[in-house]
This record gives sequence, C-alpha cells and structure tokens, in this order.
Amino acid sequence: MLTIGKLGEAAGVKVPTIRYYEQIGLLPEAERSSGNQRLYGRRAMEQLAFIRHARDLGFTLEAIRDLLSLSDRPDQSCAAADAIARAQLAEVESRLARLIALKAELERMVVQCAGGRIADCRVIEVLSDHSLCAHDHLSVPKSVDASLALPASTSSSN
Amino acid sequence: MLTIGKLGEAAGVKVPTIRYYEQIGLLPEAERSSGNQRLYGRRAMEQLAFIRHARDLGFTLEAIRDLLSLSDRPDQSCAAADAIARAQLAEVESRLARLIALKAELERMVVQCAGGRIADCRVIEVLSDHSLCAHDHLSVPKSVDASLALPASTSSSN
DNA sequence: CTTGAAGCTATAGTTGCTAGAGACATTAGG
DNA sequence: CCTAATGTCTCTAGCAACTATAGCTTCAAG
Repeated sequence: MLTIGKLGEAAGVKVPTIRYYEQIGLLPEAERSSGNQRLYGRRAMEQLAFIRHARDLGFTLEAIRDLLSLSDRPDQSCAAADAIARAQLAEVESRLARLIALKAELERMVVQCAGGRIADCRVIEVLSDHSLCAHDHLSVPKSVDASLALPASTSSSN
Repeated sequence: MLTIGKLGEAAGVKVPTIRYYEQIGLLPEAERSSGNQRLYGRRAMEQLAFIRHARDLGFTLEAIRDLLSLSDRPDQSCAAADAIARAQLAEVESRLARLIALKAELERMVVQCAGGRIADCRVIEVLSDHSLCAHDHLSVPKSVDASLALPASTSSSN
C-alpha cells in the first residue's frame, strides 16, 4: 500500500492532482489509514498511469472518464473506444494544421523585421493590418474551434 | 461611432469579450453615449483588430499588452517586438513538435484497433501500458510545459 | 407607443489543475 | 521518548481567457 506521495512519484502525477482526480470522481475514493491518510494499491496505480498517459496524449478528462468506464467492461465492443481515439486524432490533426499556418506567418513576421524602429516594424505592421497577412482569416469552423488548445499535458514528474 | 455590437461584428470579436478586454485594461475605457452605452471610433476598431489578429496567432493577452504599448512608441527600436514574436514562434514550434508525436501515436492506436472486444482493444491497451507506446515519456521540460496550449483563437464571428 | 433587439452591470461557470493556510500524522535522528 | 522535519489532511482561492446567466435599461423600427 502506497501513500499518496509515493503513488504520485511512481505515476508521475503531482499529489494535489491525484486528490483532484478523486474529487471529480475520476479516481475512486481511496482507502484510508488509521490516521486518515489515503492508501493506494496496484489497481489505483494502474488507473492513474492510464489517466496520465491519456492526458499526455491530449485526451480531455471527460474523454478519459469514458475510456475508463469502457475499460471496465471488457466484453463490450471496442467501437466506442475507437471512436474516442479517432475524435482525439481528428482534433490533433486540426490543431496541427492550424499551428503550421501560424508558424509560417510568425516566421514571415520575424524574418522581415529588419531591426529598425517600431514605426517600420514588420511585426507590429502585420498585426495591425490584417490584409498584409497570408492566411485570409485563419477561420476555423465553429465546431472545431473549441478544440484548438492542447491540455497542457501535466509537466511530467510529481 | 459604433456601438459595441457593430464593433464586435466588424472585428470578429464577441461582445462580452470586448467588455472583458476593457475590464482587464487591454482596451481603454470606451466613450459612452447619453444612455451609457459604449461608443467606439476608428482607433478602437484598429486596436481591437490588432488584438484579434494577435490572438489568432496565439499570443497571450500579456504579450499583446506589451505589443500594444510598444506600438504606442513608434520611435523606439523594434527589438522588443521582435523578441516577443520570436518567443511566440518558438512556442509554436515546440507545440508543433509535440503534436506531431501525439498524432503518430494516436494513429498507431487507431489503426491497430481491429474493432473487436474491449479486452483486446489496442486503444485501451496502449493507454494502460506505457511500455507499449512509442515515445518514452513524451516529457517536456518544465519551462516549456505551460506553453503547450494554443489559446483557442476566439471562433471568428461576433 | 409598443415591442423586441441590443445594451448595461455583476456574478458565476468553464478546464485542469496549482498554490496557500492551518491542522494532524508519520518517520528519522539523537 | 522526544523533537524536528517532512508528509498529509481539508478547504479555499487563483490562473488564462473567456462564456453564460440574471435582471435591468436603452434604443430603433413599425
């Protein structure tokens, strides 16, 4: 039986994050020691590693919740898990496409900045005048839009 | 003079977002009509477009605040603006590298999912067992870590 | 003149944590 | 056995960058 600190160390998740996962019901309530401290066994360890790994891949906590409940029913079809993973892949691809466009534009801005005065600065200029910029709106369909952020991937280590 | 709704429409920014920008001091306080409604002129329009565009490129509000104050002093060197843009480019590049790795792994997961039972599901399996996965930790140095999210880019339209 | 859209303020919610305060538990050293 | 240093507990508040809600006032059209 591990204390929360050891578990966090082992799984590469910070202690408050583990408590947070329990609080939102992503992890089951832990057993407690006589002194009211959380104790974890092998099962909790595996589940936390699963969560950590899925977060690393950019899955939302909601998606992970779904995946966990799926993995509790090993006899069902894995179509649902597949769908979740495919959706995640689609999101990543869309973020990727957008980031590539951003990179191109930032590079243009930076390269063209001759190091002169602000008044001539290409960076400020491009930001000020949309028509100077390559992509004509960068507009992303509304449905995809909320998905542009990658959930920050929990800086490894406890 | 435009009302807030027209301004938002013109700049592609939602009305509450404009008020939010004013609240946090990113936009100056707007003039008011006799009936206490905000009125905007050409200057505000340009500034909002600048902000919108910079947000599209993934700059944080803090970075934008800096860029705006720079653009108010056109005689200064543009080295600072250049530095901000370069930092942003570096961030985008790091997110990009990571997303590419994620995409590869998700593709592997999805392709290998044969559509059978959960018990054999490659998706669940890979998530459960870190050793099955290609990247050996995906660990990002702490300093870069907070920067993985792209700030969601304000879904165009008002 | 009335109705409906658009505006106002203020507050709370979102996601996925992270940080702090103040109190109790456990463990290592002397 | 005592003490000091950690570790853990709960609870609350904070971060970015908005978004949504409630309950009100103002405005433009018919």
